[in-house]
Amino acid sequence: MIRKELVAASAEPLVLALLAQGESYGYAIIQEVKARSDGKLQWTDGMLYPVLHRMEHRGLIKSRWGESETGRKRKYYSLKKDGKTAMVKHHEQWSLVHSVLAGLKKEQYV
Amino acid sequence: MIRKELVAASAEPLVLALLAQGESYGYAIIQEVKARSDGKLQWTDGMLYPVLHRMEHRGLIKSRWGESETGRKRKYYSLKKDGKTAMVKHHEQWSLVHSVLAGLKKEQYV
DNA sequence: CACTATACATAGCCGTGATATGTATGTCAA
DNA sequence: TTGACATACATATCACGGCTATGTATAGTG
Repeated sequence: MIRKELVAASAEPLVLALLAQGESYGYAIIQEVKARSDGKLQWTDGMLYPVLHRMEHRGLIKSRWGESETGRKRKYYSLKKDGKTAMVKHHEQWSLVHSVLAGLKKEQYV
Repeated sequence: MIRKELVAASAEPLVLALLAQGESYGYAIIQEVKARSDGKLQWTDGMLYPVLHRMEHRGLIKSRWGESETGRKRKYYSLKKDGKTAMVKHHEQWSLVHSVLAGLKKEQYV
């Protein structure tokens, strides 16, 4: 299981990056993240839906109600302009921290 | 300023990686992190000391009181065996999330 | 007809950074 | 001498966010 803090730090960047590929909905996002992480990132719906609501409230993403092929209701989310900006900033910050960590790790073998 | 969640996710991994280079103390760790991140990661003492106390309580690191060249008291921290194990696990988790994010980012340009 | 997967939502608990505050000492310039 | 600043550690309060549990509803399957 991935640490809570790491989940918190990666949730918004991952959602933004996923939605940058095209609109999606809660349940599918959970499955997609699980698949892309080889089953290591197992998000719960109780965690993701508040994340989506917050991001929509902050204007990063927008939603529309739609229906699946079977007639089931789905809430589709898609990126807004501010979301794309946020995605870039998240990536910059993530890269920075990653480089510091990677640099330290590399020095361990010198 | 780096997002709070990212700070939380990277604090323990960074402290462990730094102490893997040799023992250090609170104030120096703050300076070192700031220097290695080009001033982007500006940890506060009110954040770091509780982190160190928690890690010591959990048996990841140990401390000893020492003195600087000028006679000022310092609390030096060093890695314990469990800390090295935790460092490896942190790195694995971090790498996993990073690869998922990097994979998504790469696809944006395909 | 029961079970599982799909699909969304929220309430309460707990951990953690941010901020503010407190204590203490060494250095350096006015 | 005095004031400012850096060094050095510590903790209390607050706000935020994931985790867990719970609730509602429907489609597909054995």
